[in-house]
Amino acid sequence: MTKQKEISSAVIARLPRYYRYLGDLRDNGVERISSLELSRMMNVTASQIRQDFNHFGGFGQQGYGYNTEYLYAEIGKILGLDHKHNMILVGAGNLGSALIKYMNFRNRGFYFKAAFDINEALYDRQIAGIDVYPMERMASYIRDYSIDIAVLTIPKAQAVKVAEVLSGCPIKAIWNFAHTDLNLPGRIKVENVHLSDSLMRLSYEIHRYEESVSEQNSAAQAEEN
Amino acid sequence: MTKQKEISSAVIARLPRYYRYLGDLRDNGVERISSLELSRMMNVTASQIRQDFNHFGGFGQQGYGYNTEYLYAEIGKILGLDHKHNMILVGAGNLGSALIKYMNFRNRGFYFKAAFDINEALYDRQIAGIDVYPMERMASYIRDYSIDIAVLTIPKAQAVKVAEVLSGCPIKAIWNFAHTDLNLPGRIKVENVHLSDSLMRLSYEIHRYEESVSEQNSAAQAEEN
DNA sequence: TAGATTGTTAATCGATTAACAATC
DNA sequence: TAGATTGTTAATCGATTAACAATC
Repeated sequence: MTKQKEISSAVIARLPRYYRYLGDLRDNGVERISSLELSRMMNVTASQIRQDFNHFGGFGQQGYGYNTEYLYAEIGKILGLDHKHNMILVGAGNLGSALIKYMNFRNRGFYFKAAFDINEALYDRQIAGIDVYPMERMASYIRDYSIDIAVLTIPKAQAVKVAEVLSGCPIKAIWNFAHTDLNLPGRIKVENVHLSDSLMRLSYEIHRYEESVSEQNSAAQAEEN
Repeated sequence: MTKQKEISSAVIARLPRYYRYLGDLRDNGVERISSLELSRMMNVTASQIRQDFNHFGGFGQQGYGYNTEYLYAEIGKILGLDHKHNMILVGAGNLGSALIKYMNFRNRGFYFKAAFDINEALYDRQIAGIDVYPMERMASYIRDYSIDIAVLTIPKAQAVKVAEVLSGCPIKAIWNFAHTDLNLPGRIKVENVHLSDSLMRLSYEIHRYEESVSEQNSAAQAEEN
């Protein structure tokens, strides 16, 4: 009974960043790296790095450190990057089109196979070689072409309806750019990219900073009196 | 000495979601809401909701709950949404253009004032009414038009150089879509949107799920023998 | 007043950091 | 072997949840 010991999402969230740094190191011909060196580069503790990696079984060697190439490959496997993924775009607007044209996903094995939209004007066009079909064909397309991931770049009103259709499809995950929460059966994983939430967090930081500055100023002023 | 008691980023990260739910409630004419009702809608604990709000001083009333309109406005203020923000786009490619065309930011008071790119072909065009200028003009533009936020949608190689230029500009924050970490003086806040990191996390979830399913299957098979 | 629900303190849980024995 | 650095356990820190007195 190899009960999966449920790795915390905080750990998973850090993996892509490790992967990026290790890829860069490898590209620069660095063969080995210690948790201490990596910790300095990444601005985290060496302890955290070792703890994180040990969730998946040790990848290092005492007295040596980690082999860059090997560790890079292993983290890639943990992230499922040794598999190819078929994706569809749902909503062929500006953001969706930009995602299709962004070739870095393809380089990592994530392939857009088709796009779907309610706008008829798009059906005779292609986006970077990808055909655009009517929404009605989505469900059957998913079945016929074994699609893993649906990328939702549609307004929130439509997103809820589309999510309902997708609940009944043999899809594995939804990458959700619509500004709403989707509720789907547990077998369908959802990752949200809420751009306006991100912008609001930045806005908070801007004003929090200003507050602390003006506080310092008034404190300094009080000092003077 | 009103020492700012440094609110944890976990709390801040949740604020935009509260804001969204409260906006929806308000739009639906709901006047009041209790932490318990809201907790059920949002799938979090009522305790967390009350703790979160109390970091900023209580917004509710015993025996009544929270006034939807008021709480919505207060969270907006905490997030700095009562201020207007001037933004520039750095990198007028597909993703950048899509962001300019996405009008929801404007509705929240975030205005794109100009775009900058190294591609000369873009200088005589506009993107949704926004002019595109040569990169060299960026620094002076920031000064002249009191820009708050630079939105970076450029390849990682360029991003590091641009970040260096921006370190010397009176900018308050960077919204970074480039797939690299930027290091900047503390006065400039950075919020990263690493799309490929997000996609990798989704990929992890897909395969983690499949593993646990195949484990169940082999467990069931073992049972049969 | 009685009922409801907050604001807040205390208890629990989980994640991060520190420390060090194991071992290459 | 001696030195380095991991893997891992224990200590600390912080965040979440539970509980309940305050109060509308």
